[in-house]
Parts: sequence; structure tokens; C-alpha cells
Amino acid sequence: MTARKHSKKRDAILDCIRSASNHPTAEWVYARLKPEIPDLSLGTVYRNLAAFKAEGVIASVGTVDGMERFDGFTHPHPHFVCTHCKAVLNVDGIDPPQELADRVTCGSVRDCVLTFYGICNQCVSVDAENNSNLLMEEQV
Amino acid sequence: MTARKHSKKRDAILDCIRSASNHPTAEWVYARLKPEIPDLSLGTVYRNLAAFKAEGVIASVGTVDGMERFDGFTHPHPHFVCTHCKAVLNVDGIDPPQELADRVTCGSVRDCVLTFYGICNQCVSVDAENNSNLLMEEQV
DNA sequence: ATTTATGCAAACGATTTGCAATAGG
DNA sequence: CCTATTGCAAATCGTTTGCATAAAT
Repeated sequence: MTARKHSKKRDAILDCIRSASNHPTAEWVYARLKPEIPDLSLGTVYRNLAAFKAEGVIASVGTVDGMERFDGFTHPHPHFVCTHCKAVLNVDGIDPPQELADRVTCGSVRDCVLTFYGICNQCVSVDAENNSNLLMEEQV
Repeated sequence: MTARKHSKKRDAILDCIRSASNHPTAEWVYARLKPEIPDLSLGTVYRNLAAFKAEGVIASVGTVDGMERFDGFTHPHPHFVCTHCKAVLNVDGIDPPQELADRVTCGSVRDCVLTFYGICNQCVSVDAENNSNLLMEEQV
């Protein structure tokens, strides 16, 4: 029925998502591609991301700070969300406990999502730095 | 500094969230309270929910279908989200794997959130019903 | 030629916010 | 009284959508 046609912009958007490691927003993808594709529109990015997601070609990591975050790597894996800088990081070496799905009785489970929230190492460092700066200022 | 004052509306909002089992949205809380508190404003509901959340008095279950869902029960527990009817249900008998937090190296974990996505039992039933209806119609 | 994909800008919907009025202490 | 809280409506902001045009087949 639906005869899909090829599109350079669509390819660029998918490449961008797949090569990005930061689980970007639509806006980020747009800003990233705009310089090399000047006539790209934000609506096109949204439309294609929605289509990719519906097809299962990309995944949604959820909403952080009001913005949806996407992942070009669709194999289920846990994420770490920094509540300070809003970074979304992959958590390696831990698998989502999909076995637990069998013990869920309220419905038929399709996905099992495991997400850790906290402060990423980088933000902890910056925080420590600021604190020592503050201490030094106080001492003056 | 901040001299907090008592407020009937604030109390009603907290009671509402705590007595609700459906992990409601701000709008739902508003609609629920409006009849008994005719001069309640949606902004007040949003403001108080945000404050409760910041204080840790209530928890956010995340965003489902573009709307934030709240939980008056703050002890960590997994949820089941029905991708069909958007219901958010508690999953009993399973604890979030907080032990795994120690194995996360990219930051310092504060929360561990486990969420299952799928079709709830009720939607499965309705679906089956519709299908048999369709089959019957086709046979006519 | 036909039909999908896109740009653009307007529409949308959830949430936030500024400000004058209200109510708690 | 003083100040936190609220109602109201306008503003915000991410996302969606309608429509005329461009690109793909």
C-alpha cells in the first residue's frame, strides 16, 4: 500500500542518531545536521524520528526535562540519567531483568526498562571544584 | 527564611494524590477536586504538585503520553504501563534491583526505576472481544 | 505522472509564570 | 499587617499538522 520512497534527509537523520552516543533530542539532531543540510526543517526531523520509532528502527529512552531522548541502538539496555546535566548514558555490564516479566500479573509485558537516576561523575567533579572554590572565597 | 503557611487547597491536593491508586495527572487531580472546591485553579494544582515533588512528599512516575504521572506512595516500586489505555499500575512482589546501583560506574546512583511496558489484562480482554466481534461481522 | 517527502508556519497541549487579589498567621 | 498562596490569563516550549511545493519512482 504505502510505497516508501528514498530520501537523503531521512538517511542523514538515521545516520546522525546511530552515530550519536548522547541519546539526543530531535532539536539536537536538527542542529547537528542543519550546517550540512541548510534546507532541513525541524518538522522533518520530528516526522522521521516518529516514523523510525514506530518501525522499531530506533528507540525512545523516555522523556528527560520535557524532551524525548532517542537511541539508535535498540537492543534493551539500562540507562543512567544525570539529574543535574541531563546527560543520558548507557549502563554497560547490566542487563534489564527481563526474567521478572513472567512475575508480572497485571498484563502482558512487552518491554522491561531499567533506568538509574543520579549525578554523573563529571557533574560530581565540577561540584567538588565549585565547593572548593567557594571555600577559598569564603576564606578571603 | 521561607515561612510556609497552611492551605486547605494544598491539603486537599495531597489527600487526593495519596488516596488515588491510578498515578494521576495534574489535570485528573484538578477534575477530581473541582466539584468540592469550585474556586480551585489548575495552576494551583501544578504548583503544589511541583512543590510536593521537590520536597519528596510525592514521586513522579514519569511521563506517559505526554503527561506527567504522580504517585503518593514514595517507597520505590516497579510500575506497569499499558501502552494501549495508558494505565499505570503498581507491580507487587518485585523490588527494583537497587543492588545493581553499586555496579553502575558512570555516576552516583540515587534512584533505580524499573518499569514494564505492555498491554494490561483489561485491554487484552477488550481486544479479544473486539476480534471475535469482527470475526462475526466478517462471517455475515 | 503520480505519490511520497519536505518546508513553512500555524496549531496544539501540557506546563509555567506574572501579577493583582486573597487568606493564613 | 505582612507575606505565602491563589486565580486568572497570557506566555512558554516541545511537538504535531495542514497545505503548497519539491523530490523520488
